[in-house]
Amino acid sequence: MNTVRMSRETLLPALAAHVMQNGLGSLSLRPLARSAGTSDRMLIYHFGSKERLVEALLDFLALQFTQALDTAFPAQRSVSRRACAQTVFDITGQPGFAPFFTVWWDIVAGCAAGDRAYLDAAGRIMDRLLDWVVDHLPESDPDPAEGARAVLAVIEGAQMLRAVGRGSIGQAGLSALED
Amino acid sequence: MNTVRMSRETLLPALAAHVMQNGLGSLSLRPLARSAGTSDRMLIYHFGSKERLVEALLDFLALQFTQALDTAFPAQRSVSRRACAQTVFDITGQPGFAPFFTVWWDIVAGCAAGDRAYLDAAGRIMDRLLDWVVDHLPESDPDPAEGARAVLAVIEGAQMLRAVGRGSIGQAGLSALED
DNA sequence: AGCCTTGTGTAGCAGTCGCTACAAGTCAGG
DNA sequence: CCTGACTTGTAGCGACTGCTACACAAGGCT
Repeated sequence: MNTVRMSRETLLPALAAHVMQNGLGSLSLRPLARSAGTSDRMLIYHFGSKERLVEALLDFLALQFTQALDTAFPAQRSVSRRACAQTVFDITGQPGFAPFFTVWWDIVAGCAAGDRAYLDAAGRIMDRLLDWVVDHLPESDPDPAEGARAVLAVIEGAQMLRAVGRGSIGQAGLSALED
Repeated sequence: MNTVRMSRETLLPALAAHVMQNGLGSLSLRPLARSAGTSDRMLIYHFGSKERLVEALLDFLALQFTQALDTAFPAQRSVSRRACAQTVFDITGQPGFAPFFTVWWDIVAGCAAGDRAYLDAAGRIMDRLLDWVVDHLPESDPDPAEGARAVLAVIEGAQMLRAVGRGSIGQAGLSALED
């Protein structure tokens, strides 16, 4: 039985996987550690405190999300703002994305509760997403920066509505965008 | 010292006030009871369990929100879909609404985590909000039902973006709607 | 009067929380 | 081989969690 040396870096993927399955809101060290093959004792050792562990986790998740975005989404530009939003809405509606949204809405809740680390991470994710939308708007778009903000707002609203079981409203809401 | 007889009904306003200040995610009985002038013992006595207490609380909050909506918002119809969304966005951005959103994003997070009671409450709130938007669209609107879904999606997206510190994106996103 | 339902205080249970003290193991460099 | 830094296991602390057992008081009922 040879024990594998662990560090923040080797630990983070397993920790992130656990959080994607169980959410951030009810995160506690002992189950988290168990699912990563270590102990709460070692998590504190490596990260210093739960707070700093969550910080590192948010960084990691933000990176992982942007990567998932680039790999899961078609590279070419959409034919319209509405088509762009529809593509994002459809793909993020696939079951594989559910774990990410579990975490995402926990992050938003943390933001609303005033947590600074959550605010930073969420803001970074939204900025990155905004950039992604800009790059996927049709080249003919008259104002890509403005268009991307419109698309992003509609997408996020639709996703929230889907999260609360009103996906049909969200889907219909995409029609707010020019086709 | 005459003790006031308490019931679910007399308790709920105080409980709701506490939750609006402290959120639902980290709710625990003892502080909740203290701020309502009673004991955890009595909360369990009146509601049976924490789970059923939260259910009652969600009902109460949903009702309270729809009432706040009707009183805080101008009664007349807007001049356009965009104007309607802008009105809701502006008014819900006032500080007095912050406590409600603290709770709201906790509810959404609970929905994403699969909680049935949260899903029911959130769905009811969204349906009610949708009705409200229908009633506040201009009479000239060609398709109020469709228009309301579009308006609602944009509003919610904008509110989420505001929650994560990107209100400017949300504000710009309102332009997705026809003026 | 006796009883029974309803409400309430006190105390505590078993479990979890983040975190820490202490001891011991591994391993590289001298 | 010795030493000192890094890593890890065991055990536990004090605080908190939802919830409950028990006693008791007040008030309406027969």
